[in-house]
Amino acid sequence: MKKPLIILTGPTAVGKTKLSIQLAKRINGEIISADSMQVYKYMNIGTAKIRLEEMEGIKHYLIDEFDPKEEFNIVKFQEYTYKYLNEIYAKGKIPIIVGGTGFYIQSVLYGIDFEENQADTSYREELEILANEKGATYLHEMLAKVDEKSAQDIHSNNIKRVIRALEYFKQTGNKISEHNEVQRQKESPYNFAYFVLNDDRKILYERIDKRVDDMIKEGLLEEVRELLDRGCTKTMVSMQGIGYKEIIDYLEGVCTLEEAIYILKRDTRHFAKRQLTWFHREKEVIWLNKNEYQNRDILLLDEILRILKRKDIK
RNA sequence: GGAUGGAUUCCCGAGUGGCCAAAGGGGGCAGACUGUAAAUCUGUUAGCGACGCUUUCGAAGGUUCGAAUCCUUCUCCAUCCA
Repeated sequence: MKKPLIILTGPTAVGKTKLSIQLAKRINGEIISADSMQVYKYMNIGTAKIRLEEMEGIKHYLIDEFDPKEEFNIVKFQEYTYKYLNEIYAKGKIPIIVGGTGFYIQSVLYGIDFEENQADTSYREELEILANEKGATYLHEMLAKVDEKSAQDIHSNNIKRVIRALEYFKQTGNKISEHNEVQRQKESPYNFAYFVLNDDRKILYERIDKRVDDMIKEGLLEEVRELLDRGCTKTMVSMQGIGYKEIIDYLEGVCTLEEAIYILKRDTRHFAKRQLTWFHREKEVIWLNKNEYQNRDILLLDEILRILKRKDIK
């Protein structure tokens, strides 16, 4: 018997958080955040993190669980999420994964195997240096020698992915292209409902612009300063989050505040588009367009509950 | 009133007789993604009945086989002189 799992996602600023609380209350659920930045402590304003009082007593996992100086990644996400899912099932509750990091969601939903070979990242660093010295094409050619399929699929400019493919080969002796092919065939072990909340592009972009303005008013600059004071540096994964890297640039005098805000808004819009592209190609997704529900959460919620019932999730 | 510089495709900006529907960047749109994913990377961007045709480089005329590029007048903008 497959276990029930609800996913509520969508592009940034679309209104996931608010809806998720209402849903959790209705079905006696608990929420696991699938957000690569809200996992970090002290990063509140820039990640638009839910506040304690907004949770209305609903238990949340993977929010404020890591220090910004630590590196969080998909493997950790998967590991923690499996643990929390079991806890939630043990209580007889229904888990709701809420957040905009599509890759994270996929990794749990389909149980993607990352073949934990973590230990040393020395080869990766070696390759990074090589890329710097000899250029992207050189690395890409290296890849072509061991895994032609991957070399074809991965653009030579995409150094990060070329490196990962090389690293994978080095660590496992197998081709990542073959591994990916196998992962792609996987069926989800869950009885799931994958909701993607969306809105008209124009409205979404307006919301994003406004939210950035609000972040600035709420003290984003101060938040970033404090993170820097804590010893965070811009090479850390956490500080590469949108809203952090731009403000750091301003604080370091790379650009004016006005420019930083412009870039921040633009990057957030680009990000939202990338999220949408991801969800478009994800299988078995249920799109919920806000404008089809007169922008009313009650109507959206009714629809969600109807679908859950049909899928025998609730 | 005079002098000079400028007006380029959604924006910025290159182009100074043919190879220009016009470099480059930005934005927009679309896409990829399987250990950094709020990351990283790619494509596309005048219109159309589309291996060709039509309209574009402030406006109107002109020179030329041929103009965004040269000439004339006009409009607007900037700086300087009055």
